[in-house]
Amino acid sequence: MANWSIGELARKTGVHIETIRYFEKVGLLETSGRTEGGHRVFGDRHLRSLKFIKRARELGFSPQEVRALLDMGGPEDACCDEVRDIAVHHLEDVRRKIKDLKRLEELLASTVDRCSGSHVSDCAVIDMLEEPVR
Amino acid sequence: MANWSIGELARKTGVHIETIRYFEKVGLLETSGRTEGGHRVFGDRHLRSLKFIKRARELGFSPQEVRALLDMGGPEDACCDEVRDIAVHHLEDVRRKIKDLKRLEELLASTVDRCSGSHVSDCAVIDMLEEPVR
DNA sequence: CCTTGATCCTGTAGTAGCTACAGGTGGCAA
DNA sequence: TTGCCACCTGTAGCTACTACAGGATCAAGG
Repeated sequence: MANWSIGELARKTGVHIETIRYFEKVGLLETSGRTEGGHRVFGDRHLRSLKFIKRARELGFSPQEVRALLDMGGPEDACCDEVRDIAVHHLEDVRRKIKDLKRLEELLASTVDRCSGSHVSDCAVIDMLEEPVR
Repeated sequence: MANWSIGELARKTGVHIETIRYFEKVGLLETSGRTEGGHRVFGDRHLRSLKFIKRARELGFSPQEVRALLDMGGPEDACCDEVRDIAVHHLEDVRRKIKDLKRLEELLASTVDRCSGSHVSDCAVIDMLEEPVR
């Protein structure tokens, strides 16, 4: 009935206990209730938020972006322009990274192709690394 | 005539002074000579190594990979299978990253498309973030 | 009721890969 | 020789966690 210890929450979400406490400390996860003895007690809200945070982090949203998403209501609230903006911004970021990595892939692939792999005095890989940037 | 202070080396390579000292400390860059007063004096080898390290890091080689490349002779020595192996491994890594990012790009792009950007009760972006992972 | 062992608590320190100080010297030109 | 910049070491900061140490709490079995 939605009354979990930190360990149970960790098992449910796959997020380390220490990380849950960390999220709480830095304000990503709202503070939980406590037992008489001081143990944390979590409910549905926390489970939902934590899953949300985890998923967003896995999808590459930065902690700042996650915080922004949560601050504007998180999974509890309706969609708004800002949510979309963050996603769009993140998408642009992802596309930039893909572009960079593709350039790098080409460079690496062609270099490796040119490299014989034997002990010769000029090595394509080393050459590539010695070239000035761009 | 190849006798540079740390500041000159920093300007030549675009690597921060602190970072040069850090590279030296962790063994990426070999230790330099010193003046009477204890100031570092760098030569051509250092300049070359440092440029190599910088370039390799920019191309996404991990510090461990850079160290391995340097350990097997760095820019001074001939090419060998191991150099190629490291490059190939790195290439595979880059390709994996590209693949992951492309999947993410699709997900984000289609989600953003479906998101109206207005205050409605179900938001595609939020929905995406609430979905269980795979 | 009491013990036992798993779980939890706080606080601190560690991780990578740097970056940024603080407080103190060296180098060099006027 | 004075002035000032560059340099030195050592330590602390950064992000986003992770991992302890030393102690308290919880729940189940006897």
